[in-house]
Amino acid sequence: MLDATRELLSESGPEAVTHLRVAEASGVARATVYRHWPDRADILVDLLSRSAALHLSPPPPGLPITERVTTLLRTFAATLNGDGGRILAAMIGLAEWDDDVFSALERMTSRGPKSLRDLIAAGISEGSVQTDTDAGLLSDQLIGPIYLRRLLYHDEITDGYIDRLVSTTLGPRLLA
Amino acid sequence: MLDATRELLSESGPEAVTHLRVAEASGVARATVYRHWPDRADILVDLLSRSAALHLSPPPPGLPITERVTTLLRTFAATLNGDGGRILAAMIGLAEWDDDVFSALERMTSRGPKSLRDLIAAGISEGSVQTDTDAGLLSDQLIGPIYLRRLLYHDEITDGYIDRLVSTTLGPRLLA
DNA sequence: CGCACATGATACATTATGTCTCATCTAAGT
DNA sequence: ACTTAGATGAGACATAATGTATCATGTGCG
Repeated sequence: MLDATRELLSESGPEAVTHLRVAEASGVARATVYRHWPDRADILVDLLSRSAALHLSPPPPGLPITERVTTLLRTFAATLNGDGGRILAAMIGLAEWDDDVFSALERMTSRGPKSLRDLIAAGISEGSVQTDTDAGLLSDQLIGPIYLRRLLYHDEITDGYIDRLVSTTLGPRLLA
Repeated sequence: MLDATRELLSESGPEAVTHLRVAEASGVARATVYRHWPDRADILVDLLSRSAALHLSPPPPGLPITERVTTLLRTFAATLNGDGGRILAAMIGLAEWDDDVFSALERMTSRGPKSLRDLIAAGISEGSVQTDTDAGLLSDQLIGPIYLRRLLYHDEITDGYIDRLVSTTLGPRLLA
Protein backbone atom coordinates (compact mmCIF):
# COMPACT_ATOMS: atom_id res chain seq x y z
CA MET A 1 0.00 0.00 0.00
CA LEU A 2 2.79 2.42 0.80
CA ASP A 3 4.50 1.57 -2.47
CA ALA A 4 1.29 2.40 -4.29
CA THR A 5 1.00 5.60 -2.28
CA ARG A 6 4.50 6.64 -3.24
CA GLU A 7 3.68 5.93 -6.86
CA LEU A 8 0.47 7.94 -6.68
CA LEU A 9 2.20 10.83 -4.96
CA SER A 10 5.02 10.95 -7.45
CA GLU A 11 2.75 10.61 -10.47
CA SER A 12 -0.26 12.72 -9.56
CA GLY A 13 0.52 14.68 -6.43
CA PRO A 14 -0.74 14.63 -2.83
CA GLU A 15 -4.38 15.21 -3.76
CA ALA A 16 -4.43 11.89 -5.59
CA VAL A 17 -3.61 10.00 -2.41
CA THR A 18 -7.07 8.89 -1.29
CA HIS A 19 -8.28 5.68 0.35
CA LEU A 20 -10.00 4.68 -2.85
CA ARG A 21 -7.08 5.23 -5.18
CA VAL A 22 -4.57 3.63 -2.85
CA ALA A 23 -6.85 0.59 -2.62
CA GLU A 24 -7.21 0.36 -6.39
CA ALA A 25 -3.52 0.91 -7.04
CA SER A 26 -2.40 -1.66 -4.50
CA GLY A 27 -5.09 -4.27 -5.18
CA VAL A 28 -6.43 -4.14 -1.65
CA ALA A 29 -9.95 -3.66 -0.34
CA ARG A 30 -10.95 -0.12 0.46
CA ALA A 31 -11.82 -1.05 4.03
CA THR A 32 -8.28 -2.26 4.60
CA VAL A 33 -6.88 1.14 3.76
CA TYR A 34 -9.32 2.73 6.21
CA ARG A 35 -8.29 0.29 8.93
CA HIS A 36 -4.64 1.25 8.68
CA TRP A 37 -5.10 5.00 8.24
CA PRO A 38 -8.54 6.25 9.31
CA ASP A 39 -7.64 9.76 8.21
CA ARG A 40 -6.55 10.49 4.68
CA ALA A 41 -3.59 12.59 5.78
CA ASP A 42 -2.28 9.69 7.88
CA ILE A 43 -1.37 7.78 4.74
CA LEU A 44 0.88 10.54 3.49
CA VAL A 45 2.38 11.24 6.89
CA ASP A 46 3.18 7.57 7.29
CA LEU A 47 4.80 7.37 3.88
CA LEU A 48 6.77 10.55 4.36
CA SER A 49 7.90 9.52 7.83
CA ARG A 50 9.38 6.37 6.35
CA SER A 51 11.05 8.21 3.49
CA ALA A 52 14.78 8.06 3.64
CA ALA A 53 16.77 11.13 4.51
CA LEU A 54 17.77 13.18 1.52
CA HIS A 55 21.32 11.94 1.51
CA LEU A 56 23.33 9.56 3.57
CA SER A 57 26.72 9.51 1.95
CA PRO A 58 29.38 9.15 4.61
CA PRO A 59 31.95 11.82 3.85
CA PRO A 60 35.07 10.12 2.56
CA PRO A 61 37.93 10.13 5.03
CA GLY A 62 41.27 11.72 4.30
CA LEU A 63 40.44 13.86 1.28
CA PRO A 64 40.76 17.65 1.30
CA ILE A 65 37.77 19.52 2.65
CA THR A 66 36.70 20.79 -0.77
CA GLU A 67 36.47 17.26 -2.14
CA ARG A 68 34.52 16.03 0.84
CA VAL A 69 31.99 18.85 0.62
CA THR A 70 31.61 18.38 -3.12
CA THR A 71 30.98 14.66 -2.74
CA LEU A 72 28.39 15.26 -0.05
CA LEU A 73 26.54 17.83 -2.14
CA ARG A 74 26.62 15.61 -5.22
CA THR A 75 24.90 12.68 -3.53
CA PHE A 76 22.46 15.17 -2.11
CA ALA A 77 21.77 16.63 -5.54
CA ALA A 78 21.38 13.17 -7.06
CA THR A 79 18.52 12.42 -4.68
CA LEU A 80 16.90 15.75 -5.44
CA ASN A 81 17.24 15.22 -9.18
CA GLY A 82 15.44 11.91 -8.77
CA ASP A 83 12.25 11.08 -6.94
CA GLY A 84 13.32 12.91 -3.80
CA GLY A 85 12.65 16.27 -5.39
CA ARG A 86 8.97 15.55 -5.96
CA ILE A 87 8.51 14.09 -2.50
CA LEU A 88 10.22 17.13 -1.02
CA ALA A 89 8.03 19.52 -3.01
CA ALA A 90 4.93 17.72 -1.80
CA MET A 91 6.13 17.86 1.79
CA ILE A 92 6.81 21.58 1.63
CA GLY A 93 3.31 22.15 0.34
CA LEU A 94 1.81 20.08 3.13
CA ALA A 95 4.09 20.96 6.05
CA GLU A 96 2.73 24.48 6.15
CA TRP A 97 -0.63 23.17 7.38
CA ASP A 98 0.18 19.79 8.91
CA ASP A 99 2.49 19.56 11.90
CA ASP A 100 3.11 15.86 11.43
CA VAL A 101 4.33 16.42 7.89
CA PHE A 102 6.52 19.21 9.18
CA SER A 103 8.10 16.86 11.71
CA ALA A 104 8.75 14.35 8.96
CA LEU A 105 10.23 17.12 6.84
CA GLU A 106 12.53 18.13 9.68
CA ARG A 107 13.77 14.58 10.09
CA MET A 108 14.22 14.23 6.36
CA THR A 109 16.18 17.41 5.84
CA SER A 110 18.09 17.82 9.09
CA ARG A 111 20.70 15.17 8.47
CA GLY A 112 22.13 16.94 5.44
CA PRO A 113 22.91 20.29 6.97
CA LYS A 114 24.15 18.54 10.09
CA SER A 115 26.76 16.41 8.37
CA LEU A 116 27.73 19.40 6.26
CA ARG A 117 28.20 21.54 9.36
CA ASP A 118 30.22 18.76 10.92
CA LEU A 119 32.39 18.63 7.84
CA ILE A 120 32.97 22.37 7.98
CA ALA A 121 33.65 22.23 11.70
CA ALA A 122 36.21 19.50 11.06
CA GLY A 123 37.77 21.69 8.41
CA ILE A 124 38.07 24.52 10.91
CA SER A 125 39.63 22.40 13.61
CA GLU A 126 42.14 20.85 11.22
CA GLY A 127 43.15 24.30 10.06
CA SER A 128 41.97 24.25 6.44
CA VAL A 129 39.04 26.63 6.96
CA GLN A 130 39.12 30.10 8.48
CA THR A 131 38.35 30.05 12.19
CA ASP A 132 35.76 32.85 12.05
CA THR A 133 33.54 30.78 9.73
CA ASP A 134 29.91 30.32 10.74
CA ALA A 135 29.40 26.63 9.89
CA GLY A 136 25.61 26.90 9.98
CA LEU A 137 25.49 29.86 7.66
CA LEU A 138 28.02 28.35 5.28
CA SER A 139 25.95 25.18 5.19
CA ASP A 140 22.86 27.21 4.28
CA GLN A 141 24.82 28.96 1.55
CA LEU A 142 25.80 25.66 0.00
CA ILE A 143 22.49 23.87 0.33
CA GLY A 144 20.12 26.79 -0.24
CA PRO A 145 20.96 27.38 -3.89
CA ILE A 146 20.56 23.68 -4.63
CA TYR A 147 17.04 23.59 -3.19
CA LEU A 148 16.32 26.83 -5.02
CA ARG A 149 17.21 25.44 -8.40
CA ARG A 150 15.31 22.23 -7.91
CA LEU A 151 12.14 23.48 -6.25
CA LEU A 152 11.63 26.91 -7.78
CA TYR A 153 13.32 26.69 -11.14
CA HIS A 154 12.78 22.96 -11.76
CA ASP A 155 16.31 22.87 -13.07
CA GLU A 156 18.50 19.85 -12.85
CA ILE A 157 21.45 20.25 -10.54
CA THR A 158 24.59 19.53 -12.49
CA ASP A 159 28.02 18.64 -11.19
CA GLY A 160 29.32 21.83 -12.76
CA TYR A 161 26.88 23.91 -10.76
CA ILE A 162 27.99 22.27 -7.55
CA ASP A 163 31.63 22.79 -8.42
CA ARG A 164 31.10 26.49 -9.03
CA LEU A 165 29.00 26.73 -5.88
CA VAL A 166 31.65 25.12 -3.72
CA SER A 167 34.54 27.08 -5.22
CA THR A 168 32.87 30.48 -4.82
CA THR A 169 31.30 29.75 -1.44
CA LEU A 170 33.88 27.66 0.34
CA GLY A 171 36.86 28.87 -1.69
CA PRO A 172 37.26 32.30 -0.11
CA ARG A 173 37.22 30.76 3.37
CA LEU A 174 39.97 28.23 2.74
CA LEU A 175 43.40 28.57 4.30
CA ALA A 176 46.52 27.54 2.48
CA MET B 1 -14.43 34.95 -4.48
CA LEU B 2 -10.70 35.25 -4.97
CA ASP B 3 -10.36 36.97 -1.61
CA ALA B 4 -12.16 34.05 -0.01
CA THR B 5 -9.93 31.67 -1.93
CA ARG B 6 -6.83 33.39 -0.66
CA GLU B 7 -8.17 33.21 2.87
CA LEU B 8 -8.98 29.51 2.51
CA LEU B 9 -5.58 28.77 1.03
CA SER B 10 -3.70 30.60 3.73
CA GLU B 11 -5.78 29.14 6.56
CA SER B 12 -6.31 25.56 5.49
CA GLY B 13 -4.12 24.82 2.49
CA PRO B 14 -4.77 24.06 -1.18
CA GLU B 15 -6.98 21.05 -0.51
CA ALA B 16 -9.50 23.29 1.20
CA VAL B 17 -10.03 25.29 -1.98
CA THR B 18 -13.16 23.63 -3.42
CA HIS B 19 -16.14 25.09 -5.24
CA LEU B 20 -18.31 24.47 -2.21
CA ARG B 21 -16.06 26.10 0.35
CA VAL B 22 -15.28 29.06 -1.86
CA ALA B 23 -19.00 29.59 -2.35
CA GLU B 24 -19.70 29.39 1.37
CA ALA B 25 -16.80 31.61 2.30
CA SER B 26 -17.65 34.29 -0.24
CA GLY B 27 -21.43 34.18 0.16
CA VAL B 28 -22.00 33.22 -3.45
CA ALA B 29 -24.03 30.43 -4.98
CA ARG B 30 -22.14 27.25 -5.72
CA ALA B 31 -23.14 27.36 -9.38
CA THR B 32 -21.50 30.75 -9.75
CA VAL B 33 -18.15 29.35 -8.70
CA TYR B 34 -18.52 26.56 -11.25
CA ARG B 35 -19.34 29.10 -13.98
CA HIS B 36 -16.12 31.01 -13.41
CA TRP B 37 -13.81 28.05 -12.89
CA PRO B 38 -15.24 24.75 -14.17
CA ASP B 39 -12.19 22.91 -12.90
CA ARG B 40 -11.18 23.05 -9.27
CA ALA B 41 -7.53 23.73 -10.06
CA ASP B 42 -8.51 26.76 -12.15
CA ILE B 43 -9.48 28.66 -9.02
CA LEU B 44 -6.05 28.27 -7.50
CA VAL B 45 -4.23 28.96 -10.75
CA ASP B 46 -6.25 32.12 -11.21
CA LEU B 47 -5.52 33.30 -7.68
CA LEU B 48 -1.85 32.48 -7.89
CA SER B 49 -1.50 34.12 -11.29
CA ARG B 50 -2.80 37.34 -9.81
CA SER B 51 -0.57 37.13 -6.76
CA ALA B 52 1.96 39.89 -6.60
CA ALA B 53 5.60 39.13 -7.18
CA LEU B 54 7.55 38.30 -4.07
CA HIS B 55 9.20 41.69 -3.83
CA LEU B 56 9.05 44.86 -5.76
CA SER B 57 11.28 47.27 -3.88
CA PRO B 58 13.11 49.47 -6.34
CA PRO B 59 16.73 49.38 -5.28
CA PRO B 60 17.65 52.76 -3.80
CA PRO B 61 19.86 54.81 -6.06
CA GLY B 62 23.28 56.07 -5.02
CA LEU B 63 23.98 53.87 -2.00
CA PRO B 64 26.87 51.40 -1.86
CA ILE B 65 26.21 48.02 -3.38
CA THR B 66 26.07 46.26 -0.02
CA GLU B 67 23.32 48.56 1.20
CA ARG B 68 21.30 48.14 -1.95
CA VAL B 69 21.50 44.35 -1.85
CA THR B 70 20.62 44.31 1.83
CA THR B 71 17.57 46.50 1.28
CA LEU B 72 16.38 44.33 -1.58
CA LEU B 73 16.73 41.15 0.43
CA ARG B 74 14.98 42.67 3.43
CA THR B 75 11.83 43.58 1.52
CA PHE B 76 11.97 40.14 -0.03
CA ALA B 77 12.25 38.51 3.38
CA ALA B 78 9.42 40.63 4.74
CA THR B 79 7.07 39.23 2.12
CA LEU B 80 8.23 35.70 2.87
CA ASN B 81 7.78 36.18 6.60
CA GLY B 82 4.21 37.27 5.93
CA ASP B 83 1.53 35.68 3.83
CA GLY B 84 3.83 35.24 0.84
CA GLY B 85 5.60 32.33 2.50
CA ARG B 86 2.46 30.23 2.72
CA ILE B 87 1.39 31.03 -0.81
CA LEU B 88 4.84 30.14 -2.05
CA ALA B 89 4.85 26.85 -0.16
CA ALA B 90 1.50 25.96 -1.68
CA MET B 91 2.72 26.83 -5.15
CA ILE B 92 5.83 24.69 -4.80
CA GLY B 93 3.68 21.77 -3.76
CA LEU B 94 1.37 22.24 -6.76
CA ALA B 95 3.83 23.33 -9.45
CA GLU B 96 5.36 19.90 -9.53
CA TRP B 97 2.19 18.48 -11.07
CA ASP B 98 0.48 21.49 -12.63
CA ASP B 99 2.17 23.39 -15.45
CA ASP B 100 -0.05 26.42 -15.05
CA VAL B 101 0.91 26.76 -11.41
CA PHE B 102 4.54 26.39 -12.42
CA SER B 103 4.18 29.26 -14.89
CA ALA B 104 2.64 31.40 -12.18
CA LEU B 105 5.48 30.40 -9.86
CA GLU B 106 8.02 31.43 -12.45
CA ARG B 107 6.42 34.82 -12.91
CA MET B 108 6.19 35.26 -9.15
CA THR B 109 9.79 34.38 -8.36
CA SER B 110 11.67 35.56 -11.42
CA ARG B 111 11.59 39.26 -10.68
CA GLY B 112 13.61 38.92 -7.48
CA PRO B 113 16.66 37.14 -8.85
CA LYS B 114 16.54 39.35 -11.92
CA SER B 115 16.72 42.64 -10.05
CA LEU B 116 19.36 41.15 -7.77
CA ARG B 117 21.44 40.07 -10.77
CA ASP B 118 21.03 43.51 -12.26
CA LEU B 119 22.21 45.03 -9.01
CA ILE B 120 25.28 42.81 -8.97
CA ALA B 121 25.96 43.51 -12.62
CA ALA B 122 25.77 47.23 -11.87
CA GLY B 123 28.22 46.70 -9.02
CA ILE B 124 30.61 44.98 -11.39
CA SER B 125 30.44 47.67 -14.04
CA GLU B 126 30.90 50.47 -11.51
CA GLY B 127 33.96 48.72 -10.17
CA SER B 128 32.83 47.82 -6.66
CA VAL B 129 32.48 44.07 -7.30
CA GLN B 130 35.12 41.70 -8.72
CA THR B 131 34.83 41.32 -12.46
CA ASP B 132 34.97 37.53 -12.44
CA THR B 133 31.77 37.33 -10.39
CA ASP B 134 28.96 35.12 -11.71
CA ALA B 135 25.95 37.33 -11.03
CA GLY B 136 23.46 34.49 -11.41
CA LEU B 137 25.28 32.22 -9.01
CA LEU B 138 25.82 35.00 -6.48
CA SER B 139 22.12 35.78 -6.66
CA ASP B 140 21.29 32.13 -5.94
CA GLN B 141 23.69 32.18 -3.02
CA LEU B 142 21.93 35.15 -1.50
CA ILE B 143 18.35 34.10 -2.16
CA GLY B 144 18.71 30.35 -1.67
CA PRO B 145 19.43 30.39 2.05
CA ILE B 146 16.46 32.71 2.62
CA TYR B 147 14.06 30.34 0.90
CA LEU B 148 15.69 27.47 2.78
CA ARG B 149 15.06 28.98 6.18
CA ARG B 150 11.49 29.93 5.42
CA LEU B 151 10.29 26.85 3.54
CA LEU B 152 12.21 24.01 5.14
CA TYR B 153 12.97 25.25 8.64
CA HIS B 154 9.90 27.49 9.08
CA ASP B 155 12.23 30.01 10.66
CA GLU B 156 11.63 33.71 10.52
CA ILE B 157 14.19 35.57 8.46
CA THR B 158 15.73 38.22 10.64
CA ASP B 159 17.60 41.32 9.59
CA GLY B 160 20.64 39.95 11.37
CA TYR B 161 20.57 36.80 9.27
CA ILE B 162 20.45 38.85 6.08
CA ASP B 163 23.31 41.03 7.28
CA ARG B 164 25.48 38.02 7.97
CA LEU B 165 24.45 36.46 4.67
CA VAL B 166 25.36 39.56 2.67
CA SER B 167 28.64 40.15 4.46
CA THR B 168 29.90 36.58 4.05
CA THR B 169 28.57 36.10 0.52
CA LEU B 170 29.04 39.46 -1.12
CA GLY B 171 31.81 40.66 1.20
CA PRO B 172 34.66 38.55 -0.23
CA ARG B 173 33.85 39.73 -3.74
CA LEU B 174 33.92 43.45 -2.97
CA LEU B 175 36.71 45.66 -4.23
CA ALA B 176 38.04 48.52 -2.19
C1' DC C 1 -38.56 50.25 -21.84
C1' DG C 2 -36.16 46.20 -23.65
C1' DC C 3 -32.16 43.56 -23.90
C1' DA C 4 -27.98 40.86 -22.73
C1' DC C 5 -25.90 38.84 -19.12
C1' DA C 6 -24.68 37.26 -14.56
C1' DT C 7 -26.47 35.41 -10.51
C1' DG C 8 -29.40 32.68 -6.98
C1' DA C 9 -31.94 28.89 -6.00
C1' DT C 10 -33.00 24.45 -6.69
C1' DA C 11 -33.30 19.87 -8.58
C1' DC C 12 -30.99 15.89 -10.11
C1' DA C 13 -27.76 12.07 -11.06
C1' DT C 14 -23.35 10.48 -10.08
C1' DT C 15 -19.50 9.68 -7.40
C1' DA C 16 -16.76 9.81 -3.15
C1' DT C 17 -16.50 9.16 1.77
C1' DG C 18 -16.91 6.91 6.08
C1' DT C 19 -18.78 3.12 8.88
C1' DC C 20 -20.48 -1.41 9.60
C1' DT C 21 -21.10 -6.49 9.25
C1' DC C 22 -19.72 -11.00 8.27
C1' DA C 23 -17.45 -14.70 5.87
C1' DT C 24 -12.85 -16.07 4.80
C1' DC C 25 -8.01 -16.45 5.19
C1' DT C 26 -3.54 -16.84 7.64
C1' DA C 27 -0.16 -17.45 11.12
C1' DA C 28 0.93 -19.03 15.44
C1' DG C 29 0.51 -21.89 19.42
C1' DT C 30 -1.27 -26.26 21.48
C1' DA D 1 -4.46 -31.77 13.11
C1' DC D 2 -7.08 -28.47 15.87
C1' DT D 3 -7.97 -23.88 17.74
C1' DT D 4 -7.80 -19.19 18.03
C1' DA D 5 -6.62 -14.26 17.36
C1' DG D 6 -5.98 -11.09 14.06
C1' DA D 7 -6.21 -9.33 9.47
C1' DT D 8 -8.47 -9.13 5.12
C1' DG D 9 -12.19 -9.19 1.24
C1' DA D 10 -16.63 -8.28 -0.12
C1' DG D 11 -20.33 -5.89 0.16
C1' DA D 12 -24.30 -3.01 2.32
C1' DC D 13 -25.50 1.36 3.81
C1' DA D 14 -26.01 6.34 4.92
C1' DT D 15 -24.12 10.64 4.17
C1' DA D 16 -21.64 14.16 1.85
C1' DA D 17 -19.43 16.05 -2.20
C1' DT D 18 -19.35 16.79 -7.11
C1' DG D 19 -20.88 18.16 -11.53
C1' DT D 20 -24.68 19.59 -14.58
C1' DA D 21 -29.02 21.50 -15.80
C1' DT D 22 -33.07 24.56 -15.46
C1' DC D 23 -35.48 28.69 -14.55
C1' DA D 24 -36.69 32.84 -12.15
C1' DT D 25 -34.67 37.06 -10.58
C1' DG D 26 -31.56 41.21 -10.80
C1' DT D 27 -28.61 44.52 -12.78
C1' DG D 28 -26.47 47.51 -16.00
C1' DC D 29 -26.92 49.75 -20.38
C1' DG D 30 -28.41 51.58 -24.75
